[in-house]
Amino acid sequence: MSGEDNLLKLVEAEEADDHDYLLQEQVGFILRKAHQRHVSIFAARIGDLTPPQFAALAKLRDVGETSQNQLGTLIAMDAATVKGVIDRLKARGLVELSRHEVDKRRLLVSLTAEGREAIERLIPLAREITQETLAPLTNKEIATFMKLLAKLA
Amino acid sequence: MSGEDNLLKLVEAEEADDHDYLLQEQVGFILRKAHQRHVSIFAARIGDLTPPQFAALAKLRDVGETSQNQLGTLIAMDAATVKGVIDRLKARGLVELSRHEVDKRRLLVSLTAEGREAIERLIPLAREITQETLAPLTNKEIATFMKLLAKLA
DNA sequence: GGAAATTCATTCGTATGCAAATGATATCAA
DNA sequence: TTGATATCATTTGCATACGAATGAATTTCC
Repeated sequence: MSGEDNLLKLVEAEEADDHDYLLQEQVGFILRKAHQRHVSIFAARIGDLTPPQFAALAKLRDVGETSQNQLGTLIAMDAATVKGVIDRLKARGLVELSRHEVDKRRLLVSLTAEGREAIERLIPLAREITQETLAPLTNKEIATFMKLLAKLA
Repeated sequence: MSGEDNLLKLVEAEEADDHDYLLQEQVGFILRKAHQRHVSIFAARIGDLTPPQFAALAKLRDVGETSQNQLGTLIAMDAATVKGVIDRLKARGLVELSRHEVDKRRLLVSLTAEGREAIERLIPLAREITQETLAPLTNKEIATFMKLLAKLA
């Protein structure tokens, strides 16, 4: 086979590759759609709170009072994003803020009584949201999927 | 077993359940993180285009000229979102818009020469993005994961 | 044919999500 | 101790993402 043949094959192969690129088969595109579906299920069951807002309340319930930044780390939100989420929860009376006595940079966030009531009331709904999101899979598939998804995240 | 025992068990079970709710094990939370990681990988490799913008170009390459709404359906974006994406691609000269001759409601979107060049140039990078996103998994795990993820999306 | 329903696109409002710049405070190190 | 660094929070700017309302054009159906 001549060098020209090799070049030709290489070019053809690359063209075939590019022609084969299908958006709807790419993991990023499907991840985005799966996430969209979950958010939609969440909104249908918990209309008055977004998933990030719920995450903030649920994590505060776990860990108690923390700094805004630390909370952001725990729920995978950068500082700018977590600020907006906490601002809105505060405006609704679900969390309260105070300054750290020693380290005056830190803004401590904690649940109000109303916030605690809300998260306790919502957790059973959140369980149903998880179930509905996973409903297209069998129990065995769920176990496999969660294991692999955790590896990716 | 008495009715009171049943009630007691039920109550205890529910309390245990609520205590057991762990945000970091919920599929929605992990989906969000996996999606974040993918977007981050994408941004590192393709800095001057977002995943939704790339999706619009890639789909236009597949289907040729389409209406803005139809394109939105194909790439899973509602009308309001797709408008913003197309506006920005148009501002950069990657797509061009025209009115449908018969149905004057429709706004036809198509790639410019520059847009076609861009998407052809980026597809190899997109392949690498997919690979890097899936890198934590073995080939066999990838096959399993993609099958299950598709079921969820 | 014409009223009702549908479709396509736009706009507005709200909520993430992140990069980059800034200011205040704390910590580290020479 | 003080100068360099690092951390915490805020702000700005840009880009999805979606519900709801609106207007224009088309289709349906009586």
